[in-house]
Order: sequence, then structure tokens, then C-alpha cells
Amino acid sequence: MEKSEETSSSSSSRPWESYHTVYTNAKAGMDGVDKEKVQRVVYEMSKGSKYFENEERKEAYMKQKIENMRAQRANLKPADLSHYQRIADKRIAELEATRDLTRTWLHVDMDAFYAAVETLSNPSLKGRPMAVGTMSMISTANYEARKFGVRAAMPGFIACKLCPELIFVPTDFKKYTYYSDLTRKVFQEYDPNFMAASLDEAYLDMTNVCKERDITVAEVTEELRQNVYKATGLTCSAGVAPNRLLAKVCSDINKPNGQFLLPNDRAAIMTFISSLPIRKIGGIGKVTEHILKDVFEIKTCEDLLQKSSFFCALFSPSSADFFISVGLGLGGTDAPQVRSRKSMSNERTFSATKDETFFHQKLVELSEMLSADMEKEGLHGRTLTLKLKTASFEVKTRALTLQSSIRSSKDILKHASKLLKAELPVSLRLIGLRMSHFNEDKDGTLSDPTQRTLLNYIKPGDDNTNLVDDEHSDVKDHCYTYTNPSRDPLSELNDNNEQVVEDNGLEDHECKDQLNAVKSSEFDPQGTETHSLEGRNQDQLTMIDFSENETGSSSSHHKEALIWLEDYKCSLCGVELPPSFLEERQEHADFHLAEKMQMEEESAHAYRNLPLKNRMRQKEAVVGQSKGRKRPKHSPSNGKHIPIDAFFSKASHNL
DNA sequence: TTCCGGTAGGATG
DNA sequence: AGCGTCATCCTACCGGAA
Repeated sequence: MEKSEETSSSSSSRPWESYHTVYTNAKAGMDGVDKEKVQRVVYEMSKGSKYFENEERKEAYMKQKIENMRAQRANLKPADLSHYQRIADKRIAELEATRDLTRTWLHVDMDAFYAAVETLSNPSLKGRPMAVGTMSMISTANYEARKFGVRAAMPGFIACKLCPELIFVPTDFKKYTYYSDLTRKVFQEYDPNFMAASLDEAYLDMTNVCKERDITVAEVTEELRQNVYKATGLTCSAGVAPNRLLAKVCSDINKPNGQFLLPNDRAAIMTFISSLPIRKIGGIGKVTEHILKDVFEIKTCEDLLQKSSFFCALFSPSSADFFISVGLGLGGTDAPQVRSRKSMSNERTFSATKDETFFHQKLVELSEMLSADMEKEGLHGRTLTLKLKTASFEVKTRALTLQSSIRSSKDILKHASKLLKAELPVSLRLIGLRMSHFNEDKDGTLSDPTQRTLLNYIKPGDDNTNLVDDEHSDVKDHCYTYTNPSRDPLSELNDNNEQVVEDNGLEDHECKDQLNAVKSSEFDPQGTETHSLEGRNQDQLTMIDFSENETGSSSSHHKEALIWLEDYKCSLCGVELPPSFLEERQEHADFHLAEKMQMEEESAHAYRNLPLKNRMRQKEAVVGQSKGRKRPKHSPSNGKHIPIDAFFSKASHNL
């Protein structure tokens, strides 16, 4: 494929041009890079791989999205446009009214942080191209390596091709945390409430220091950077602006080891914004950039303002607000506030396999890690999400929301196993677990005993009491108080909750549904599992919950009732099994379950094996229908979202 | 009907 | 040969409750 000299611009002779990676967009230290060469190498190294195929799928999906939006744009009549222009103008005025030029924000960004720290502890690396990371993924590259096009988020083996002398250093988070803490001590002297955005980035409100010390921001910023250097031996770059969104953009301008100031002056801001490429804005990534460019010919932030009517017509209100705000150069100026954690997760990548024993082992590890992490922060969670990445890089998530919070690795594993089991057989390259819906959510279901699900009815004893107990076991207070791990008030509850099926005194219940859930027992690749129906003979009706979803709320999951008619005849197929044939009955229920799962699997396969185009159409069709029905105004099908909060709200203040 | 909670997928840094 | 980890937010969609 040595066709680089070719002058033809047709994409067929230069296939790499259509492979859109993120490695070629402007980044500090990448100015002199031969972008075409980088793109070609990346393409050559990726071509034909599963990863590449998945990227192509994603790309096709994005193109489809763009086409859709184009069609929607074309559908807008002049009358529509003037209508939306009025709405947009109103919104522009409202947002403009919120402009606050009284604050001075500073964004500090450490230069090639991990790489710089590594060089500090091993000075022989100085001046040599180096990357922190592994052959499969690079976290940071130093500036020498960046000259070759090597950069963060690039797989190491590709970086090697771009820069054969590249030195790899493994990541060492302890070290980075140590140095990060040193920088934060410096930040604290200038703004005790500074917001740490990551180990190497922070936002500081400099308004007060400047006033108190009667000193210009430029001077304080120089001083701060000096102090960071003195404390750590590391350089950083800084941006100063009246809001965080702009400050972040500014810190990138004179990187490395530089600073840039944008005055608190509306005219200056508008000038600055006018030529600023949208991609420089935090929150606008590859996909959004593409959509804005290809559908609306928007390249700069100024263009955003010109096209505001389209946002009001075709995007959600929050997305429209975000775009318009960016066009006005607005961003977060408010004081930081503590935000509680929303979720906690861990995931592991491995070489793709179908080995279910291996999956189980991974789940055990992940459950234990997650449980330990939750314990460290005194959290209990109600929603468990299993994340899978198939051998073909397709990402799937499967979630389950429980009645009461859990934390123990045993509980996590139990539910995670159920979720995974429903996906088997499958070839995976990643498994992850996420816990969310923490007990600090004041309005969680725990405090709402009126909200009942199936499980309430089949709980042993008085489930009402149980729920009250749940509440009293200081579940609600966990958010702010540390729970002594040795005294775990929830563990018992959890046990109750999960043994729903066993020794369930149905006769005590006047519940209308005399039923038992066939709770699939713990995931067991060996198939040695024991069955929960054993030892009971009062089953009158068995819910085969194929979704294994405790709340049973998902519409796509069907439940089919297996009833032993006259207590001996299967309602689904008519086979006869007397009540005493417990094991046989269990096997029979399992048979129906497996049958159903297989059918679902097959239909899923049929869907997956459709040509991509058709799948898109199906997806579009579905979205299109509901759009007409439910959301006539906003949200184009597959509407883009923009995390508006990214710059208007605080990052957690984790010092 | 509308609102809300739950699930799934995606974008971003 | 081979493309990570973690957290957050957003949208779509569905179904049940108010």
C-alpha cells in the first residue's frame, strides 16, 4: 500500500482519508505533524480488525444520523424557520441576560502530566520520545513523542509504528496522585474552593485573590505557575477568562508552559469566539462536530449563533441552550458546590473468549472490587448494571434495580450472574459492573413503601414490616455518614430479600398472586447449580421471568406463566408431572426457560445479521414513529445530546 | 393525559 | 497480534401511577 505519492484525491485510492480517527485533530504539540502519514499508518494498522469493523459500523450510523438531520432540516418551511428564529432570539436574549463578567476563572492544566512525572523520577527519559501506557493503550505521550503523531488514547502498537524509538513507561497512579496533591496544595492557596477536574486539571476562582492582593490576574497566574513548578518541578499551562468554559479553551492556547488571558469584556469575548472552531469547546466531540459541520455548515462558535433557529427547531431545549450559550461565549461562573457520587464502576478487558468459567471468575473479581470500593465510601446501591463488550466491540448494558440496596460482593455477584446468564452464550472481550442509585438518593423507593412490585407480594412474612425495617436500618442516612463495615444493617435485609423464593409462606399471604418466581440460581458455568424450587410443593404457578428483571418493568421482556393445572399438568405444553416430582418439575420449568431464551437469542441474531443499512432503517422507523407520537417538537430522531452540564455545573471537588 | 422510574445506548473527557 | 478505565450526562422508549 505504498501509494502515498499518488496525486489522486479519490477516496478509493486513499482509503485512510475516510477512516476518521480522533488522532489527527489539533492538539498541543502536534503542529508539525504529518497528519496524512499518521492517518495512513493508523488506517493500515487498524484495517481489517474487529475494532476497525466496529468503527466502520459506528461511522455508518453517524452518517445515517446526519442524513436524517439533513432531511429534517430540508423539511423546515420558511414559516417554521421564522417561527423558530423568534424563539431562538428570545432565548438568546434570556441567556445574554445571565452573563456574568464579575468573576475571573482560571483553568490550570498540567503539561503532559503523567509523562512529565515519569520524567521527573527518571531523568534519562528527558528529551526522548516516551509514552505512558501499554502496547494496547497510551495514556499520555511527551512532547517529543507527539512530534511523531503519538498521543493519548492511541494504542501503543500503532504508536510504535509511528515512532519506533518510542519508550513505554507503565502507568503508576500512586505517583500521579502524589504530585497531583502537591499541585492542589498550591491551588488551595489561591482558591480554597477550587474545583479539581481530574488529577491534572483544576478550575480556580481568582476573583478574590486578585482583589485582596490588588494584583493583576496575569501576575497571580504567573506566580501560581511558578509555585506549582517550585512545588513539583512540573510545568503547567493556564487560561484565564470570565467563565470556566472559556478558561478551559484559553489554557490550551499557549500550551505547554504558557498562559492566555481573555479579559472580562463582552466585545473581547465575542471576537475571541468568532473564529474559534467548535471542536475546541469541551462537550463538543467528534460526532457533534460532524453533525454541526455536515448538516448546518457550522465551523466556528460564531456560526452557532447564526444558526440558532435550527437548534430550537431540531434539538432538545437543553442542547439548543448549550449551543446558543457557546455562541455567546457563556459558561459556568457560579461557585462550586459539592456533588455526590452518582455511580461507581469497574470493568476489565481481556482477550475475547466464550469461556463461561472465565466470565464467572471475572464477575467474582469485579464484584469483590466493587464491593470493596463501595465499602470505602460507605455506599449501598440499588441498581446494578452489567456491561459487556462483545468480541466484535459491540457494547451492551443490562441493568437491574432491586428493592433494597446492596453492597456485599456476594449480593453483587448473585445479581450480576443472573444478568450475564441471560446473555449466554456470547463471546466477550470486556465485562464491567456499575452500581448506582445510591442510598443517598433521598427520594429512593426505599422511602416509598407504597410502591410495590412483584417481590413485595412474595416476600416472606409481613413485607410491609420489612419495608419499614429497610427504612429504619439507616439506609437513608448512608449518604452522609460512614457506616461501620463491621455492622452492616443491610446484610440481613438483603438476605431476606433474596431468599424470597425459599420457605415462602404463601398461605400467610392473602396476595392474589400465588406465585413463585423461578429465580435463576447463581450463575454456574459447570451447571451444578441447585434449584430454588426444591423442597417446596405448593407451587401453583410459576412465573418464568425471562428477563430476570426483578421489577419486571421492561416491556420487551415477556413473562410466561407456567401453571401446574390441577397441580399436575403443565399449562404450556400439557406434560403431566405430579407434585411430588419436584426435580422433574424444576427441569421442566428450566426447559421452557431455555426454550424461550433460545428463541430470543435467535431473533436477536436475526436482527444482528441484518445488513447494517436495514438495521438503521428499523431503528429510524421506530424512532420516527414515536417522534410523531410523543415529541412533535424537539428531539429529532437519534437526536444529539450535548452535556450542557459539563460546563455549567461543578465537577466533584475531590481534594 | 402527564409524570416518573427503569432500561438501553451513546457522547464526552 | 493488538484499541482502556471511569464517571457523567443525555435521549429514546416503555409502562404504571397519579
